[in-house]
Amino acid sequence: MTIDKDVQKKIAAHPLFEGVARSQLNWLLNVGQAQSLPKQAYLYHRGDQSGFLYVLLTGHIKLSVPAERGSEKVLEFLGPGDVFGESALLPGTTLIADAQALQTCELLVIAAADVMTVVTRAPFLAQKMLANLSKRVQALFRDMESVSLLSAAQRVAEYLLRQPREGNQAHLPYHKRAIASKLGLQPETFSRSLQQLAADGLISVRGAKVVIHDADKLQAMLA
Amino acid sequence: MTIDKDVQKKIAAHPLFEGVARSQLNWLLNVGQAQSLPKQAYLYHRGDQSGFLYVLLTGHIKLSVPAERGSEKVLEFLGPGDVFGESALLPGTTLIADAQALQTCELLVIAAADVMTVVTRAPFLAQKMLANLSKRVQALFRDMESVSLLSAAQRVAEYLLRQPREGNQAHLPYHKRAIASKLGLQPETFSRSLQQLAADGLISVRGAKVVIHDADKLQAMLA
DNA sequence: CGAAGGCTTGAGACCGCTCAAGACCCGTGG
DNA sequence: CCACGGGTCTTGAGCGGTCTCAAGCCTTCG
Repeated sequence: MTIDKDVQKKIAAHPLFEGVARSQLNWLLNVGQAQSLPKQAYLYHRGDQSGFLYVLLTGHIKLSVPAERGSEKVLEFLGPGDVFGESALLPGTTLIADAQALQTCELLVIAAADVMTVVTRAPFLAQKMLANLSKRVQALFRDMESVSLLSAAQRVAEYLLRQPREGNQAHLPYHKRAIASKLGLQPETFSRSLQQLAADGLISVRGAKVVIHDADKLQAMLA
Repeated sequence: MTIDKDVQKKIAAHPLFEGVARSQLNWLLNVGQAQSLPKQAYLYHRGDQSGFLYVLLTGHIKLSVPAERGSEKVLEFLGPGDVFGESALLPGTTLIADAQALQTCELLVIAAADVMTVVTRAPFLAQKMLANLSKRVQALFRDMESVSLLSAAQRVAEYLLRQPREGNQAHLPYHKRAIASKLGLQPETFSRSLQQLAADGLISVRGAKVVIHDADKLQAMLA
């Protein structure tokens, strides 16, 4: 199994592999496979046995678990550079979540059996993986903390403050329903919290555009 | 900085390093340091800059964040073999939780600057670290799922089913207050949930001893 | 025996959830 | 260009599970 020439180039040019020796990179391209995933498609489902470790090169992916009545709980949004499918590293376990592409995605796929080899032959990638998994643990810690300690409005405020802003305007990157779920809220509660913050003069909402009028007060809400 | 002879032996004999070549092990013992942590002591605090990665050899550690009124939110209980202090791998970040020893603990300490070297020289450990971090991500996923989707009694039932049993008796390994916090509950609610399960005839509680009368019905509660 | 800490029990309040309906947004096709 | 339709989001009303506050109990340890 080899990878298309142009896809190889795309991978080699990827920021994730900046400063990596060409020899290591070439070797990695032989071991790994590239995979493209169209918008809305599922990469895997909860309960599958994967056997593969994934590195997300482009696009965004949503990890979630099904809940009652066709609903779902969003566990994590993944972006470029994130490493996932970690069950592959744990013998005897199955995947714990669904992985769905939010946009068209490019992935690097590594067979579980090759992971040990990758660690020895491409330690740079091993270290990136360690750093990335650490980042994810930290993010999950933050989430647990928010869900347990903050009110609905506080969680929304915290989320808004974490979004990238152009000027004082932020853009909600996913459906409100999905963001609400990630924050551990019902869509109705998320909506009401946004209205609340708007009524207090801290923000203005129009669709997915949110204008942050007073970031300091938003921040102060979290105390 | 070297390590006591007997501590070296203890580390070498540790299950975590089973099947590791003596040369790698010796090298590791030069890079890493052993640290002992008495019961109740804090290894670090939220906000500290650590610069160290820790491998827990013996004992249990509690990761938590302070909450209002001298209370705290327990994020994770760690046991032997767990790797933590992961902020060390992420430049520019500080530790996100407090780490407190629940019993006397033995740790292997690795300076962040040496991690890359460890990955190249002791890939076995790098792989264990990857696997362990993956396990932690999975555990956090499960926790998020429970907190978001399950009622208080369901969370307690799930927790009880996960505890090791001798016969049909389980033992709550930490203070009920701490377990409650880990489950995202107030101590009062945890207590009431246990009473509820007892009233339904599924368990009996006496102090930290819990007898599971009907594991199947407990399991069925989670649907 | 007394004190301290952890746990339990009770009563009441509140936040977020549920259910239901209506409004908005946007792509599609006439 | 406009009307339509599906999906998404908002708004309203009422309910209920969990939290809060407060007191009492039990165990442990000095």
